[in-house]
Amino acid sequence: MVSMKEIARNCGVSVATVSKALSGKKDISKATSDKIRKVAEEMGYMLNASARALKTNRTNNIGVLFVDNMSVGLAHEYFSEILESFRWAAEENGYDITFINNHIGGMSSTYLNHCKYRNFDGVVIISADFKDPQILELVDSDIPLVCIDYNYDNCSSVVSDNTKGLKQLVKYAHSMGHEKIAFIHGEMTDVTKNRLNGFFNACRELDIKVNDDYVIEGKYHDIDDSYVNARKLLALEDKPTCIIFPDDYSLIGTMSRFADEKDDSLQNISVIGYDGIKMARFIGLTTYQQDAKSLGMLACKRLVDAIENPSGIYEHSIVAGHLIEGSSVRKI
Amino acid sequence: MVSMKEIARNCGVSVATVSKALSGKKDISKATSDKIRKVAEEMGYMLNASARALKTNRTNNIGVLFVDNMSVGLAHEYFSEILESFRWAAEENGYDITFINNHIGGMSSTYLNHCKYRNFDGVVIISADFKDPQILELVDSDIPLVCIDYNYDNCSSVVSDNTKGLKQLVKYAHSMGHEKIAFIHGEMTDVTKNRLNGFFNACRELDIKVNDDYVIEGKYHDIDDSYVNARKLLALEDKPTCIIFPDDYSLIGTMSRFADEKDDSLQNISVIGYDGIKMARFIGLTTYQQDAKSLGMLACKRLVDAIENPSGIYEHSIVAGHLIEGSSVRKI
DNA sequence: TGAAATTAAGAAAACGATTAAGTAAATTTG
DNA sequence: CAAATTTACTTAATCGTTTTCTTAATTTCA
Repeated sequence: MVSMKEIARNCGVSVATVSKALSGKKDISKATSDKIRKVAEEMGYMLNASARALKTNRTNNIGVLFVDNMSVGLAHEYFSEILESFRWAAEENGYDITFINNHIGGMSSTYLNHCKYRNFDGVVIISADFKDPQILELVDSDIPLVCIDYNYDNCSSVVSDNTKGLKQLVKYAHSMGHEKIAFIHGEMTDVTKNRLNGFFNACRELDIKVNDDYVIEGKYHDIDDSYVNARKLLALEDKPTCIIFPDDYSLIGTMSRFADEKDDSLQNISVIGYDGIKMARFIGLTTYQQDAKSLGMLACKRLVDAIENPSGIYEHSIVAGHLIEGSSVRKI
Repeated sequence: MVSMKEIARNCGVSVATVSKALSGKKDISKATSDKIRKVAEEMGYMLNASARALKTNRTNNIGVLFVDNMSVGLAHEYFSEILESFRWAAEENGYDITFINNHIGGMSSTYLNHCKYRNFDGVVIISADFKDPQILELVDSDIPLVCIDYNYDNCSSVVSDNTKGLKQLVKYAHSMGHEKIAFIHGEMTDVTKNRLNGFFNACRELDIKVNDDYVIEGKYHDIDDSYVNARKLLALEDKPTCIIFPDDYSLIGTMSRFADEKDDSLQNISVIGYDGIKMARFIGLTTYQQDAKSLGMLACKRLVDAIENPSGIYEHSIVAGHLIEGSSVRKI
């Protein structure tokens, strides 16, 4: 690899001069600078990130903690869209992104150690188990950090407006004449709590009395689970006329399972998903589309800000989505 | 950040001794080594990757070039699954992965320069435009490299068995009584050429005479395009009885478009997808599932091998998938 | 017992960059 | 025209490791 030393030799100047010329410092004459740049180009020179990082203590690298509790990983449309837009924004801002894991050199370690090892300028946490002690340790460290869809007190966060989402869905269902609205919600996370808030708020506002049996704790992105819960709801004496599922994926999976069984009982009532994945549009599902793109971009903005202008101020941003009206909710 | 220097001071030994102790060299007494490890642990010490990389010229970091011509990026199920399994395998082998782009510090650059800058130990190319000059430049460099779904002479590759895929699909359609089989294939890439080979081979073997109008060049992952081409086929005087689409995604999109138009002409013939995405299973599509997981893992294996035991030998591996029999092909 | 071999540690250079401080020459200023 | 300032460099230290040589102490064995 050609280094500044060789360029310096080649140009008859010192390494310091080369460094300054290439990084555009002003105390170098135009002529020398041009010469150095030309020679560097000719020799195929490229800055060495490790050396620079060692000296400046800045890596221009952001660590991405992307853990999938449901082992779907990048195949999860919502999260992969967030990641994609984050990656794009990071690139624009001059940062690369590297996945964080808890292995170092093939040996088991911790997320925090991995971050120290790579010396990330900042970290973004997407789709993780926010109760994981290793994650708490990371959040408690002094690395600039942004969380997506989870609020901690000591870092910025960007979350999707789940309260509004459920509120709008319930209001929409109500506008279509539904009063018996069931909600299969996911595991009791922050996200879920907000959705429940939205659900109950909307019901209160609309004077819908909520049947206890209609609110069931299920799981996100788990077809088996959603299927079982849908069955439970359909077995009730006083069946709901509309069911809100944890997400589009589990809803579509459940629908297909019913179809396999040639059972049209689910088809005969109204269903609503969540996320707004592409397939939901294809099959005309009514759902709430989260603005994954904005979430990723805003998260990056916050993180870069925290890195470059540390202020100790944490911002918690809420990003609204929008309802997609399909044909899965009928007028009654 | 606590460094070896501080540990050395704390233990009353030299930095060299600390380095040797922590990296498990044998010329350190058990007692000293234990002491050093204990103190390092207590002080929250973690190795600095940049410093080590600078000295050893190894980063334990793999660059991933993941470009999406169709701007779906990580949301493309097939590629994101490959990436996910690659990432997992890399982690197991002690490598991190960082996305390659052609920006450095926010300024436009080239893929190769980015790799030099980050000094990746190796590079994997997934889902890229393999004719892109910047990619050719990268492939021609002396960085250990593996390509997925594309063969170059000067690097190893791991490709999905597209020939077999199409062969099996045609044979299956034939076994269901179809003779008029159309094939909307994607852009003329290596992948497509292999699929065409498989298609024509199977037709020859089965004595199916291929109607020229039945083989149409379309685009991957492009619903508009597939829709238009499906329309073309259905408008033929001598319509095909079965259409093989470029991929599941574009097929499902096309189906939904027909459904929107309340047009059942596509439903009345047989259709086949490609990829084996989850949604295809849900809706009972007949398709060919590529073994994305194996592709990713094998690619990682090849790359790690090329990095750690450079032999100058390039391997081209072909990974078979399997047919998923849904209900979208009828017996006639 | 004493020379050779082994063990355990340290000293120092190096990797490739950045940057504060210094210096000599050129230029400006009053 | 001498003093002050500016320009254009260079020197040298440093970031945190790794690694090659040394050296001193200890062990081995003839």
